[in-house]
Amino acid sequence: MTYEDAISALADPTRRAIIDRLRAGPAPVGTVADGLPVSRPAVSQHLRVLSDAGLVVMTPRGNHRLYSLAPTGIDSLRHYLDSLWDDALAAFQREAEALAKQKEQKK
Amino acid sequence: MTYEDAISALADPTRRAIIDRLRAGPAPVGTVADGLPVSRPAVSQHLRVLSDAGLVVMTPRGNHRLYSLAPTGIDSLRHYLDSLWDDALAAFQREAEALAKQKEQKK
DNA sequence: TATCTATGTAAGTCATGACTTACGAAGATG
DNA sequence: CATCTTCGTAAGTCATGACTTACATAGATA
Repeated sequence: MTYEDAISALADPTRRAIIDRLRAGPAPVGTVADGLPVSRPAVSQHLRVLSDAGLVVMTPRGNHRLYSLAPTGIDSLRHYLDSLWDDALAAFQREAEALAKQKEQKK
Repeated sequence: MTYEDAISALADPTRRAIIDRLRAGPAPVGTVADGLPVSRPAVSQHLRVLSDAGLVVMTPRGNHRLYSLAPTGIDSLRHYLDSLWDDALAAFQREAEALAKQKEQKK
């Protein structure tokens, strides 16, 4: 359930396709698999990974199981990226200033 | 240079370690490799991937090459996650409302 | 120019993980 | 109770990619 789990979970294209399907709303495994070029067990395994990463939650509905997006895992990733973003921006600004000072000296 | 490139680039632990090193400031390949348990060519290859993903930029400095964080690739990932976050939150709220209505009927 | 430093690339090895089919379990339905 | 639906898990296959060593190149330096 760390942000690292979320990243490696989202790194797979098939899993991103599953996430995309769930953006429209909750769906059972079979329905998700119907819209994808992989087998149903494959989707099942992917949903397991997504669930472990906190990106998806499952709620039993009688015979089947509804999967829906979960904010938790996504949030941890957002925090990591925001922090990284700050540092990258700072590095970029420092470099820009250094470049400006370099030009200044050439005057 | 898409957000998908950025995700799969950040999915690797070694590459995240390289990124972490660069958060402290720009560094040449050798310096980065010294702080890691992998060989210098491995770091070189990773930096190539990070560069292709727009997460890192290289600036030649005489004999060596300085690598530093780049905001571009990070930003694309942030946009994707923000959008995903919105949908996840909406799904979560719908589910909460449905649950509340369910409880209401049980009264 | 000869050499040392700093780096990228080539080629090959090996582990991880994404996929398949086969099977078993749990709830709905006749 | 028997069967159908919906799903998860086990076992095995195969491709991707992370790593290594060996080699080639470009700039600094004596």
